[in-house]
Amino acid sequence: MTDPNVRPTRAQQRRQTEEGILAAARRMFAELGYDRTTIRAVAKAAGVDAGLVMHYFGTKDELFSRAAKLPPDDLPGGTAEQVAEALLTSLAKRLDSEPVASLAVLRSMLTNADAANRYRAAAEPQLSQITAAIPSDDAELRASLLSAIVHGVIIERYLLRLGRLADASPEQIVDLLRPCFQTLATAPSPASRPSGDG
Amino acid sequence: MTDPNVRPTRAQQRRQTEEGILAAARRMFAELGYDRTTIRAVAKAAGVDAGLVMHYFGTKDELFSRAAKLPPDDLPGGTAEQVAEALLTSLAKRLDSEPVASLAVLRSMLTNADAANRYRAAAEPQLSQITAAIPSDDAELRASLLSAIVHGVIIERYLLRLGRLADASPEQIVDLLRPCFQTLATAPSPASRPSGDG
DNA sequence: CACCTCAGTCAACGGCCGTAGAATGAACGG
DNA sequence: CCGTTCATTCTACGGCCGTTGACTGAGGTG
Repeated sequence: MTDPNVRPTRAQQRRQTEEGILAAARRMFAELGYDRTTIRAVAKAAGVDAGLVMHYFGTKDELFSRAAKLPPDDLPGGTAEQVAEALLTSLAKRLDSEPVASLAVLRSMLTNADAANRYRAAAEPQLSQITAAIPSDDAELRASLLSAIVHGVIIERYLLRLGRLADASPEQIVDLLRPCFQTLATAPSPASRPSGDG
Repeated sequence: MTDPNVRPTRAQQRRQTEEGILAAARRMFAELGYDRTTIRAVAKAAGVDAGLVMHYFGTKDELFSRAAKLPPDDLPGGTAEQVAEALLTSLAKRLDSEPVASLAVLRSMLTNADAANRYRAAAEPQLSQITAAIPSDDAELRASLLSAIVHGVIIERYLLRLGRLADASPEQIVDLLRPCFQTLATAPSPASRPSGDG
Protein backbone atom coordinates (compact mmCIF):
# COMPACT_ATOMS: atom_id res chain seq x y z
CA MET A 1 0.00 0.00 0.00
CA THR A 2 1.98 2.94 1.35
CA ASP A 3 1.43 5.09 -1.73
CA PRO A 4 1.05 4.49 -5.43
CA ASN A 5 2.02 8.09 -6.14
CA VAL A 6 5.51 8.56 -4.85
CA ARG A 7 5.20 12.15 -5.92
CA PRO A 8 1.82 13.72 -5.11
CA THR A 9 0.04 15.70 -7.75
CA ARG A 10 -0.03 19.45 -7.41
CA ALA A 11 -3.68 19.53 -6.28
CA GLN A 12 -2.96 16.86 -3.68
CA GLN A 13 0.02 18.76 -2.41
CA ARG A 14 -1.99 21.91 -2.19
CA ARG A 15 -4.83 20.32 -0.29
CA GLN A 16 -2.38 18.67 2.06
CA THR A 17 -0.53 21.88 2.79
CA GLU A 18 -3.79 23.75 3.26
CA GLU A 19 -4.97 21.08 5.67
CA GLY A 20 -1.72 21.35 7.58
CA ILE A 21 -2.09 25.10 7.89
CA LEU A 22 -5.69 24.75 9.01
CA ALA A 23 -4.78 22.15 11.61
CA ALA A 24 -2.02 24.33 13.02
CA ALA A 25 -4.33 27.33 13.00
CA ARG A 26 -7.06 25.43 14.80
CA ARG A 27 -4.64 24.33 17.48
CA MET A 28 -3.28 27.80 18.03
CA PHE A 29 -6.65 29.57 17.93
CA ALA A 30 -7.94 27.04 20.46
CA GLU A 31 -4.95 27.52 22.73
CA LEU A 32 -4.34 31.25 22.45
CA GLY A 33 -7.47 32.80 20.99
CA TYR A 34 -7.74 34.96 17.91
CA ASP A 35 -5.63 37.95 18.89
CA ARG A 36 -2.63 36.16 20.32
CA THR A 37 -2.46 33.77 17.40
CA THR A 38 -0.26 35.24 14.68
CA ILE A 39 -0.18 34.22 11.05
CA ARG A 40 3.58 33.99 11.30
CA ALA A 41 3.33 31.50 14.17
CA VAL A 42 0.73 29.42 12.37
CA ALA A 43 2.92 29.33 9.29
CA LYS A 44 5.95 28.26 11.30
CA ALA A 45 3.92 25.55 13.05
CA ALA A 46 2.77 24.31 9.66
CA GLY A 47 6.29 24.48 8.27
CA VAL A 48 5.56 27.04 5.57
CA ASP A 49 6.09 30.73 4.92
CA ALA A 50 3.67 33.31 6.27
CA GLY A 51 3.13 34.63 2.76
CA LEU A 52 1.73 31.28 1.74
CA VAL A 53 -0.93 31.46 4.40
CA MET A 54 -1.97 34.83 3.03
CA HIS A 55 -1.82 33.45 -0.48
CA TYR A 56 -4.22 30.65 0.37
CA PHE A 57 -6.54 32.34 2.83
CA GLY A 58 -6.24 36.00 1.94
CA THR A 59 -6.83 37.30 5.41
CA LYS A 60 -6.38 36.35 9.04
CA ASP A 61 -10.15 36.62 9.50
CA GLU A 62 -10.70 34.27 6.59
CA LEU A 63 -8.16 31.83 8.02
CA PHE A 64 -10.02 31.86 11.32
CA SER A 65 -13.30 31.47 9.54
CA ARG A 66 -12.06 28.39 7.71
CA ALA A 67 -10.27 26.91 10.73
CA ALA A 68 -13.25 27.43 13.03
CA LYS A 69 -15.91 25.80 10.88
CA LEU A 70 -18.03 23.96 13.38
CA PRO A 71 -19.47 20.50 12.86
CA PRO A 72 -23.25 20.81 13.16
CA ASP A 73 -24.51 19.42 16.46
CA ASP A 74 -28.23 19.02 16.06
CA LEU A 75 -30.10 16.98 18.62
CA PRO A 76 -33.18 14.95 17.80
CA GLY A 77 -36.54 16.42 18.75
CA GLY A 78 -39.22 14.84 20.92
CA THR A 79 -40.73 15.54 24.29
CA ALA A 80 -39.07 17.95 26.66
CA GLU A 81 -37.77 15.01 28.64
CA GLN A 82 -36.25 13.44 25.56
CA VAL A 83 -34.68 16.67 24.42
CA ALA A 84 -33.14 17.14 27.84
CA GLU A 85 -31.71 13.65 27.67
CA ALA A 86 -30.43 14.25 24.15
CA LEU A 87 -28.73 17.40 25.33
CA LEU A 88 -27.07 15.40 28.10
CA THR A 89 -25.89 12.82 25.60
CA SER A 90 -24.48 15.53 23.39
CA LEU A 91 -22.77 17.05 26.41
CA ALA A 92 -21.28 13.71 27.40
CA LYS A 93 -19.78 13.32 23.97
CA ARG A 94 -18.33 16.80 24.08
CA LEU A 95 -16.92 16.18 27.54
CA ASP A 96 -15.22 13.12 26.16
CA SER A 97 -13.52 15.05 23.42
CA GLU A 98 -14.44 18.46 22.14
CA PRO A 99 -13.46 19.28 18.55
CA VAL A 100 -10.53 21.66 18.37
CA ALA A 101 -12.44 23.95 16.02
CA SER A 102 -15.09 24.35 18.67
CA LEU A 103 -12.49 25.19 21.28
CA ALA A 104 -11.08 27.79 18.91
CA VAL A 105 -14.47 29.47 18.73
CA LEU A 106 -15.05 29.24 22.47
CA ARG A 107 -11.60 30.60 23.29
CA SER A 108 -12.07 33.60 21.04
CA MET A 109 -15.74 34.40 21.41
CA LEU A 110 -15.31 36.88 24.25
CA THR A 111 -12.81 39.06 22.41
CA ASN A 112 -13.58 38.58 18.73
CA ALA A 113 -16.84 39.56 17.10
CA ASP A 114 -16.60 36.97 14.35
CA ALA A 115 -16.08 34.18 16.85
CA ALA A 116 -19.00 35.45 18.92
CA ASN A 117 -21.26 35.41 15.87
CA ARG A 118 -20.11 31.95 14.96
CA TYR A 119 -20.95 30.81 18.46
CA ARG A 120 -24.35 32.44 18.29
CA ALA A 121 -25.04 30.91 14.91
CA ALA A 122 -24.17 27.46 16.21
CA ALA A 123 -26.18 27.86 19.41
CA GLU A 124 -29.29 29.31 17.83
CA PRO A 125 -30.75 26.24 16.11
CA GLN A 126 -30.18 24.19 19.25
CA LEU A 127 -31.84 26.89 21.29
CA SER A 128 -34.96 26.98 19.18
CA GLN A 129 -35.07 23.19 19.06
CA ILE A 130 -35.02 23.05 22.84
CA THR A 131 -37.45 25.93 23.12
CA ALA A 132 -39.90 24.20 20.85
CA ALA A 133 -39.88 21.10 23.01
CA ILE A 134 -40.55 22.85 26.30
CA PRO A 135 -44.24 23.48 27.01
CA SER A 136 -43.94 26.66 29.03
CA ASP A 137 -44.21 30.42 28.71
CA ASP A 138 -40.59 30.84 29.63
CA ALA A 139 -39.37 28.07 27.34
CA GLU A 140 -36.91 30.39 25.67
CA LEU A 141 -35.34 31.37 28.96
CA ARG A 142 -35.16 27.76 30.09
CA ALA A 143 -33.43 26.80 26.86
CA SER A 144 -30.98 29.65 27.33
CA LEU A 145 -30.20 28.42 30.82
CA LEU A 146 -29.58 24.91 29.57
CA SER A 147 -27.25 26.32 26.94
CA ALA A 148 -25.45 28.45 29.53
CA ILE A 149 -24.91 25.42 31.75
CA VAL A 150 -23.51 23.35 28.90
CA HIS A 151 -21.12 26.05 27.85
CA GLY A 152 -20.13 26.97 31.39
CA VAL A 153 -19.14 23.39 32.03
CA ILE A 154 -17.21 23.04 28.79
CA ILE A 155 -15.40 26.33 29.32
CA GLU A 156 -14.32 25.42 32.84
CA ARG A 157 -13.26 21.95 31.78
CA TYR A 158 -11.31 22.70 28.65
CA LEU A 159 -10.44 26.37 28.67
CA LEU A 160 -9.90 27.18 32.34
CA ARG A 161 -9.15 23.62 33.40
CA LEU A 162 -10.69 24.08 36.80
CA GLY A 163 -9.93 21.39 39.35
CA ARG A 164 -12.54 18.67 39.49
CA LEU A 165 -14.27 19.67 36.31
CA ALA A 166 -11.11 19.16 34.30
CA ASP A 167 -10.65 15.50 35.17
CA ALA A 168 -14.07 14.16 36.14
CA SER A 169 -15.56 11.53 33.87
CA PRO A 170 -18.23 12.65 31.42
CA GLU A 171 -20.67 10.15 32.91
CA GLN A 172 -20.22 11.47 36.42
CA ILE A 173 -20.82 15.04 35.28
CA VAL A 174 -23.81 14.12 33.17
CA ASP A 175 -25.36 12.07 35.96
CA LEU A 176 -25.10 14.99 38.34
CA LEU A 177 -26.59 17.36 35.82
CA ARG A 178 -29.45 15.10 34.76
CA PRO A 179 -31.93 16.23 37.45
CA CYS A 180 -31.12 19.87 36.66
CA PHE A 181 -31.78 19.38 32.99
CA GLN A 182 -34.99 17.45 33.56
CA THR A 183 -36.25 20.05 36.00
CA LEU A 184 -35.43 22.94 33.70
CA ALA A 185 -37.03 21.22 30.75
CA THR A 186 -40.17 19.89 32.39
CA ALA A 187 -41.00 21.36 35.81
CA PRO A 188 -43.66 24.07 35.99
CA SER A 189 -42.55 27.61 36.78
CA PRO A 190 -42.25 28.36 40.46
CA ALA A 191 -44.78 30.90 41.74
CA SER A 192 -42.20 33.16 43.33
CA ARG A 193 -40.04 32.73 46.43
CA PRO A 194 -40.22 29.51 48.42
CA SER A 195 -40.70 31.34 51.73
CA GLY A 196 -42.77 34.28 50.50
CA ASP A 197 -46.51 34.88 50.59
CA GLY A 198 -49.10 32.08 50.72
CA MET B 1 -21.29 73.42 49.03
CA THR B 2 -19.84 72.59 45.61
CA ASP B 3 -16.26 72.72 46.84
CA PRO B 4 -14.32 74.56 49.50
CA ASN B 5 -11.11 73.99 47.59
CA VAL B 6 -11.53 75.67 44.26
CA ARG B 7 -8.12 74.27 43.43
CA PRO B 8 -7.54 70.69 44.58
CA THR B 9 -4.31 69.83 46.29
CA ARG B 10 -1.72 67.92 44.38
CA ALA B 11 -2.48 64.63 46.15
CA GLN B 12 -6.19 65.05 45.50
CA GLN B 13 -5.57 65.75 41.87
CA ARG B 14 -3.37 62.73 41.58
CA ARG B 15 -5.87 60.41 43.20
CA GLN B 16 -8.62 61.80 41.03
CA THR B 17 -6.65 61.34 37.82
CA GLU B 18 -5.61 57.85 38.83
CA GLU B 19 -9.22 56.98 39.57
CA GLY B 20 -10.25 58.32 36.18
CA ILE B 21 -7.64 56.21 34.46
CA LEU B 22 -8.69 53.14 36.39
CA ALA B 23 -12.35 53.70 35.58
CA ALA B 24 -11.60 54.07 31.89
CA ALA B 25 -9.34 51.02 32.00
CA ARG B 26 -12.01 48.94 33.72
CA ARG B 27 -14.58 49.91 31.13
CA MET B 28 -12.32 49.09 28.23
CA PHE B 29 -10.97 45.85 29.66
CA ALA B 30 -14.56 44.76 30.33
CA GLU B 31 -15.66 45.67 26.83
CA LEU B 32 -12.68 44.57 24.76
CA GLY B 33 -10.57 42.28 26.91
CA TYR B 34 -6.92 42.61 27.77
CA ASP B 35 -5.32 42.35 24.35
CA ARG B 36 -7.56 44.68 22.42
CA THR B 37 -7.41 47.32 25.12
CA THR B 38 -4.49 49.66 24.47
CA ILE B 39 -2.85 51.98 26.94
CA ARG B 40 -3.17 54.75 24.42
CA ALA B 41 -6.92 54.26 24.16
CA VAL B 42 -7.32 54.13 27.93
CA ALA B 43 -5.33 57.34 28.24
CA LYS B 44 -7.44 59.06 25.62
CA ALA B 45 -10.66 57.91 27.30
CA ALA B 46 -9.36 59.29 30.59
CA GLY B 47 -8.28 62.53 28.94
CA VAL B 48 -4.58 62.17 29.70
CA ASP B 49 -1.39 61.24 27.93
CA ALA B 50 -0.35 57.61 27.53
CA GLY B 51 2.95 58.35 29.24
CA LEU B 52 1.09 59.33 32.37
CA VAL B 53 -0.56 55.93 32.55
CA MET B 54 2.86 54.33 32.39
CA HIS B 55 4.16 56.80 34.95
CA TYR B 56 1.45 55.85 37.42
CA PHE B 57 1.06 52.14 36.76
CA GLY B 58 4.40 51.17 35.29
CA THR B 59 3.10 48.44 33.08
CA LYS B 60 -0.01 47.38 31.21
CA ASP B 61 -0.16 44.26 33.34
CA GLU B 62 -0.02 46.32 36.49
CA LEU B 63 -2.76 48.59 35.15
CA PHE B 64 -4.93 45.57 34.52
CA SER B 65 -4.09 44.19 37.91
CA ARG B 66 -5.19 47.39 39.62
CA ALA B 67 -8.26 47.88 37.43
CA ALA B 68 -9.42 44.29 37.87
CA LYS B 69 -9.25 44.11 41.65
CA LEU B 70 -12.31 42.11 42.55
CA PRO B 71 -14.57 42.86 45.49
CA PRO B 72 -14.59 39.75 47.70
CA ASP B 73 -17.81 37.80 47.35
CA ASP B 74 -17.90 35.41 50.27
CA LEU B 75 -21.14 33.66 51.04
CA PRO B 76 -22.16 32.67 54.55
CA GLY B 77 -21.72 29.03 55.57
CA GLY B 78 -24.37 26.68 56.89
CA THR B 79 -26.12 23.58 55.64
CA ALA B 80 -25.84 22.58 52.01
CA GLU B 81 -29.35 23.89 51.48
CA GLN B 82 -28.46 27.25 52.97
CA VAL B 83 -25.27 27.54 50.98
CA ALA B 84 -27.15 26.79 47.79
CA GLU B 85 -29.64 29.50 48.65
CA ALA B 86 -26.83 31.92 49.50
CA LEU B 87 -25.24 31.20 46.15
CA LEU B 88 -28.55 31.98 44.47
CA THR B 89 -28.82 35.24 46.37
CA SER B 90 -25.31 36.17 45.35
CA LEU B 91 -26.15 35.28 41.75
CA ALA B 92 -29.30 37.40 41.85
CA LYS B 93 -27.28 40.39 42.97
CA ARG B 94 -24.73 39.84 40.24
CA LEU B 95 -27.48 39.47 37.66
CA ASP B 96 -28.85 42.79 38.80
CA SER B 97 -25.55 44.55 38.27
CA GLU B 98 -22.17 42.95 37.95
CA PRO B 99 -19.16 45.09 38.88
CA VAL B 100 -17.23 46.29 35.86
CA ALA B 101 -13.99 44.99 37.34
CA SER B 102 -15.48 41.52 37.43
CA LEU B 103 -16.54 41.79 33.81
CA ALA B 104 -13.02 42.84 32.94
CA VAL B 105 -11.67 39.66 34.47
CA LEU B 106 -14.33 37.48 32.87
CA ARG B 107 -13.81 39.04 29.45
CA SER B 108 -10.08 38.45 29.55
CA MET B 109 -9.76 35.17 31.39
CA LEU B 110 -9.80 32.98 28.30
CA THR B 111 -6.92 34.77 26.60
CA ASN B 112 -4.85 36.23 29.43
CA ALA B 113 -3.07 34.16 32.04
CA ASP B 114 -3.17 36.86 34.69
CA ALA B 115 -6.92 37.27 34.31
CA ALA B 116 -7.37 33.50 34.46
CA ASN B 117 -5.40 33.34 37.68
CA ARG B 118 -7.38 36.19 39.12
CA TYR B 119 -10.57 34.35 38.27
CA ARG B 120 -9.28 31.16 39.84
CA ALA B 121 -8.18 33.01 42.95
CA ALA B 122 -11.63 34.57 43.33
CA ALA B 123 -13.47 31.33 42.66
CA GLU B 124 -11.39 29.11 44.92
CA PRO B 125 -12.55 30.26 48.37
CA GLN B 126 -16.17 30.06 47.22
CA LEU B 127 -15.51 26.60 45.85
CA SER B 128 -14.09 25.28 49.08
CA GLN B 129 -16.85 26.95 51.05
CA ILE B 130 -19.46 25.20 48.96
CA THR B 131 -17.53 21.95 49.01
CA ALA B 132 -17.34 22.01 52.79
CA ALA B 133 -21.10 22.37 53.05
CA ILE B 134 -21.96 19.46 50.79
CA PRO B 135 -22.04 16.07 52.54
CA SER B 136 -20.99 13.87 49.65
CA ASP B 137 -17.98 12.15 48.16
CA ASP B 138 -18.22 14.20 45.02
CA ALA B 139 -18.75 17.48 46.86
CA GLU B 140 -15.88 19.10 45.01
CA LEU B 141 -17.31 18.22 41.63
CA ARG B 142 -20.75 19.40 42.66
CA ALA B 143 -19.30 22.71 43.81
CA SER B 144 -17.45 23.04 40.51
CA LEU B 145 -20.67 22.45 38.62
CA LEU B 146 -22.46 25.10 40.65
CA SER B 147 -19.64 27.51 39.90
CA ALA B 148 -19.72 26.62 36.20
CA ILE B 149 -23.46 27.29 36.07
CA VAL B 150 -23.10 30.67 37.76
CA HIS B 151 -20.36 31.76 35.44
CA GLY B 152 -21.99 30.35 32.35
CA VAL B 153 -25.11 32.37 33.07
CA ILE B 154 -23.18 35.55 33.77
CA ILE B 155 -21.06 35.18 30.67
CA GLU B 156 -24.05 34.68 28.42
CA ARG B 157 -25.93 37.53 30.03
CA TYR B 158 -23.27 40.21 30.09
CA LEU B 159 -20.54 39.18 27.71
CA LEU B 160 -22.36 37.42 24.89
CA ARG B 161 -25.71 39.07 25.55
CA LEU B 162 -27.65 36.03 24.42
CA GLY B 163 -31.34 36.55 23.79
CA ARG B 164 -33.51 35.76 26.78
CA LEU B 165 -30.67 35.59 29.24
CA ALA B 166 -29.66 39.17 28.53
CA ASP B 167 -32.98 40.73 29.52
CA ALA B 168 -34.66 38.30 31.89
CA SER B 169 -35.13 39.48 35.46
CA PRO B 170 -32.70 38.18 38.08
CA GLU B 171 -35.61 36.78 40.08
CA GLN B 172 -36.93 34.78 37.16
CA ILE B 173 -33.53 33.30 36.45
CA VAL B 174 -32.84 32.51 40.07
CA ASP B 175 -36.25 30.90 40.53
CA LEU B 176 -35.64 28.62 37.59
CA LEU B 177 -32.21 27.67 38.84
CA ARG B 178 -33.23 27.06 42.45
CA PRO B 179 -34.22 23.40 42.01
CA CYS B 180 -30.96 22.77 40.15
CA PHE B 181 -28.89 24.28 42.90
CA GLN B 182 -30.76 22.47 45.64
CA THR B 183 -30.44 19.17 43.84
CA LEU B 184 -26.75 19.60 43.17
CA ALA B 185 -26.10 20.63 46.75
CA THR B 186 -28.23 18.10 48.56
CA ALA B 187 -29.44 15.14 46.47
CA PRO B 188 -27.57 11.85 46.79
CA SER B 189 -25.43 10.69 43.89
CA PRO B 190 -27.32 8.77 41.24
CA ALA B 191 -26.30 5.13 40.97
CA SER B 192 -25.74 5.24 37.22
CA ARG B 193 -28.16 5.57 34.33
CA PRO B 194 -31.87 6.08 35.02
CA SER B 195 -32.94 3.29 32.64
CA GLY B 196 -30.15 0.82 33.33
CA ASP B 197 -30.07 -2.07 35.77
CA GLY B 198 -32.58 -2.56 38.60
C1' DC C 1 10.38 21.04 -26.26
C1' DA C 2 8.17 25.60 -25.13
C1' DC C 3 4.92 27.73 -22.47
C1' DC C 4 2.06 28.62 -18.75
C1' DT C 5 0.42 27.68 -14.05
C1' DC C 6 1.05 27.78 -9.52
C1' DA C 7 3.02 26.20 -4.86
C1' DG C 8 6.08 28.31 -2.13
C1' DT C 9 9.80 31.88 -0.54
C1' DC C 10 11.70 36.36 0.51
C1' DA C 11 12.14 41.05 1.66
C1' DA C 12 9.85 44.99 2.71
C1' DC C 13 6.28 48.54 4.15
C1' DG C 14 3.29 50.86 7.06
C1' DG C 15 0.96 50.71 11.32
C1' DC C 16 0.13 50.13 15.99
C1' DC C 17 1.81 48.91 20.32
C1' DG C 18 4.30 49.07 25.02
C1' DT C 19 7.64 51.57 26.89
C1' DA C 20 11.49 55.09 27.96
C1' DG C 21 13.21 59.48 28.83
C1' DA C 22 13.70 64.25 28.42
C1' DA C 23 11.16 68.61 28.91
C1' DT C 24 7.70 71.83 31.13
C1' DG C 25 5.45 74.24 34.40
C1' DA C 26 2.69 74.58 38.38
C1' DA C 27 2.30 73.21 43.37
C1' DC C 28 4.82 72.73 47.50
C1' DG C 29 8.09 73.41 51.55
C1' DG C 30 11.53 75.99 53.71
C1' DC D 1 11.41 83.93 47.33
C1' DC D 2 13.97 80.00 45.89
C1' DG D 3 14.75 75.20 45.15
C1' DT D 4 12.45 70.89 44.87
C1' DT D 5 8.96 67.85 43.83
C1' DC D 6 5.93 66.01 40.79
C1' DA D 7 1.79 65.84 37.59
C1' DT D 8 1.73 65.92 32.91
C1' DT D 9 3.14 66.13 28.05
C1' DC D 10 5.91 65.17 23.97
C1' DT D 11 8.85 62.60 21.06
C1' DA D 12 10.92 58.67 19.85
C1' DC D 13 12.63 53.78 19.75
C1' DG D 14 12.30 49.01 18.83
C1' DG D 15 9.38 45.25 18.02
C1' DC D 16 5.81 42.61 16.21
C1' DC D 17 2.05 42.33 13.24
C1' DG D 18 -0.95 41.81 8.85
C1' DT D 19 -0.31 42.31 4.40
C1' DT D 20 1.93 43.04 -0.31
C1' DG D 21 4.36 42.04 -4.39
C1' DA D 22 8.24 40.45 -6.75
C1' DC D 23 10.62 36.34 -7.40
C1' DT D 24 11.83 31.14 -8.06
C1' DG D 25 11.44 26.75 -9.67
C1' DA D 26 8.99 22.58 -10.36
C1' DG D 27 4.50 20.60 -12.53
C1' DG D 28 1.26 20.36 -15.94
C1' DT D 29 0.00 20.81 -20.97
C1' DG D 30 0.10 21.51 -25.87
